[in-house]
Amino acid sequence: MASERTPSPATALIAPEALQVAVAALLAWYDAERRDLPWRQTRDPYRIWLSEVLLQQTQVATALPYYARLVERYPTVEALAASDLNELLALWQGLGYYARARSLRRAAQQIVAQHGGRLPQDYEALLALPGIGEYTAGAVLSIAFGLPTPAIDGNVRRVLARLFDLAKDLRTPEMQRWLTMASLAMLPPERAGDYNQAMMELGASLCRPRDAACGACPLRQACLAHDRGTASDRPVRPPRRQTPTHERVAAHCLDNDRLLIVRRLPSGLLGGLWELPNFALPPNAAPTAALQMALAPHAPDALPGEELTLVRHAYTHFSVRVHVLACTLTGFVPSGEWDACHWLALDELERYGLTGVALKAMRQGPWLAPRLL
DNA sequence: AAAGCGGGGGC
DNA sequence: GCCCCAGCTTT
Repeated sequence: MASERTPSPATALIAPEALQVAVAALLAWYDAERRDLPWRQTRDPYRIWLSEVLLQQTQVATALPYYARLVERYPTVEALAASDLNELLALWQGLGYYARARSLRRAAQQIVAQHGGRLPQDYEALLALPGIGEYTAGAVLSIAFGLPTPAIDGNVRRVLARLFDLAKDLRTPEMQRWLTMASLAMLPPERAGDYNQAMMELGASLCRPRDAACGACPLRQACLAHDRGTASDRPVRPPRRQTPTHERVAAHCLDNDRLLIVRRLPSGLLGGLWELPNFALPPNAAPTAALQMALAPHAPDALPGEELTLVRHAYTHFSVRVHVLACTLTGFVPSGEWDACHWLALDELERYGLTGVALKAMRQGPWLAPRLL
């Protein structure tokens, strides 16, 4: 039975026998070269799930320290389900895509409530959980449970685009289905988890976006792009737009060595994270006047002073330049894009998840900068 | 089907 | 500066 393969458009491009030989070479390569990663030293589906969420849009080296801290603090699904969101966001600080943390926590709560604290061993049930899409469901099922389910991430898309010399935009649903069919045709049922991880590891180490190391690739003999010399043109990318830069102004308010921070609404950009009160700076407006006017609804007595520092920060689709002004005020009423405020003491710093801009403003400003030396 | 969502790292 | 990364959700 293992020799039977699901009929696939992929086998029209590469013969099934050649594909099987290539997969065998891939697995042999993986057995010899696989990295020793912490989530490869466990069979705990919870930890494998946690690692997969951390690795969404995140490189392995970046995820490693976060994985260690999260496993330490939340060793079980139950512990994560009972976690405090502010504390979780603080542990997540700097990783980005903070909706992952909120979804992870909600999913843990659903797993406790609906699945007895165990991850469901079922594709549809996994997909129904917050933060789990096709990739993560396939990764958990194959790696943790050994089920023959594809797991197609950016690495796998690139490897397949080259192996089959695909010239179309892979992000369309049509091509996503094509890649799923191709993966099913290649996937060895007895080593599903290893196959998926091998494809990802190949994309991360040899079949890189640039400078692919085709000479060492276990798939070289079957690879159509290598044969045709098109590997560096695969996968094709749609053109990108240029990103705008926004000017903003922020209030650096101290009271008895405590710094005023405000919390963003729970959803949307940087949801649930803490930051300095900050506002758009209209073109040609004076930062001092603009800040005082914008602060008025929250703090009528606010009095902005000198500019302490300028923070530059780049997001994916835009950049900001934030003028950070010293400011005095007696109180702050959160509303609009904020739902809470707090006077932060130095020894509380690690308990609050802060935005990258807030962190830079603190490090560059007079409150924190002198104590970092 | 397309857009929103972060920050780090390589070059 | 641009590109990419073990993607998911919302509209």
